[in-house]
Amino acid sequence: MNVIIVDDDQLVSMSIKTILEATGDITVADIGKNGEEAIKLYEQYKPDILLMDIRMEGMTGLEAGAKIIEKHPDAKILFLTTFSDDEYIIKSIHIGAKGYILKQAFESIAPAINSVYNGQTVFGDEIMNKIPNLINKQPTINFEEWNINEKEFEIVRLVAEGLNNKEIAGELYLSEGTVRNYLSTILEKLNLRDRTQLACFYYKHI
Amino acid sequence: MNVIIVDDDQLVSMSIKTILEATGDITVADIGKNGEEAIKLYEQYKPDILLMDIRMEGMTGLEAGAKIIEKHPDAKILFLTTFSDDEYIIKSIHIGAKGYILKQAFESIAPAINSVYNGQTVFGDEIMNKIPNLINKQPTINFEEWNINEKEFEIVRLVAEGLNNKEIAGELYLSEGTVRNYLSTILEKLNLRDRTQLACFYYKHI
DNA sequence: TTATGAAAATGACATTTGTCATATTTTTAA
DNA sequence: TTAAAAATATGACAAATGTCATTTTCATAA
Repeated sequence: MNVIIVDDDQLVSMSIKTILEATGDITVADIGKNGEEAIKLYEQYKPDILLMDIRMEGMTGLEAGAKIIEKHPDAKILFLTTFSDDEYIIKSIHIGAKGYILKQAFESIAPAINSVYNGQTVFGDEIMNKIPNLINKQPTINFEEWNINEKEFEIVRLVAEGLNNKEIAGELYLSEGTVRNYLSTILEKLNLRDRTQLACFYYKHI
Repeated sequence: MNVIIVDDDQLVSMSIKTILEATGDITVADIGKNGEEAIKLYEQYKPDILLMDIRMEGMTGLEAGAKIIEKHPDAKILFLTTFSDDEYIIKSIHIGAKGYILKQAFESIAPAINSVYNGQTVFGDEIMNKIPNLINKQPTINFEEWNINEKEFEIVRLVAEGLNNKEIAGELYLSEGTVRNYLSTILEKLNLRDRTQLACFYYKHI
């Protein structure tokens, strides 16, 4: 399997090259040190995988990656970086990179390359831990976990939509007083003080 | 490396077992065929990796996975499934699974296991292509966009933490009345009715 | 049928909330 | 320094909220 490494720190590229070639089935075809070179080398070698740093002088890895994938939609680009910035993560997913792992995780680079080579996408754990926050949460939640029943949960949902008691009552064909009682019970169960805390709780736990 | 396979189709489990053991460095400690067994076998063997189907009779893989991870937060669970439903993907990410790949991708199972073993998280390409749609817009909070200033935003933030006016006042060294006035202005500016709607707005727009 | 319990409602009450008009204080500019 | 502005505060008020004790309603198991 042919790999190109692009990193503006020569030392890093060389270390990785050594690690990869020690595995036996990975060949490092060449090494680049910025985005422009990444594009040039990709065209030249058409490597199985392009291993690239995100932050580099001149053209960044993200920009170069976007250009390469635009021209070669099946290019397999694996970002190797020091930082786990939300923004980078999202962008790399968007341009269609095959992974995003931290340089610190030395031993996991070779396995990651293998996975990518086999059609998988790979993320380091530190990266993965951030993804839930970036995801649009579905209204398929486990209200049983909170020891509240379905009806109560329905009220929680409406509170988290910003409805007041009267509106909730209208929505659920209950009296306003009943809604208040329900809410009182819910707050008690979840150990919260008021509907605002309930809304916050909802969005934090969904 | 020890692996447990759980799938309600014996044929699938056996095929996978064969594939994995052919690699030489993976041992399949045991095989289960539903969620309950997954839990039992995990307790019994504490495998390096648990490879499990999502859809199964009785307890689903997701439920079992959630239970296992709850008890053993560092459990490495890799879901192996036939379907790439958005809901499954999101849930599996949420419960902290280490991956989600399609059964069809036979050859990539072993590399995926290796990646997971090395601390990575792995997703099949079909899965990955869906993720951009699930991601929220900006992770950057732009309060200028809402025409509120920094101080006002600070109050919004505290409301969204569930503090009441008195607490916010204490936090910002203001009088309670002042906080109320600020809040009144904020609600006016954002065209909202009350603090609960403000909290909802916050979480929806962050 | 009755009785039993859950679901829904009521009324009373203290607090909190949001609004507004109007001070007071502090900062800034001239 | 003074004048204008902003930031902060006050007090009053109506509405909404949360709590609680007590009913009323209603389905259904016995």
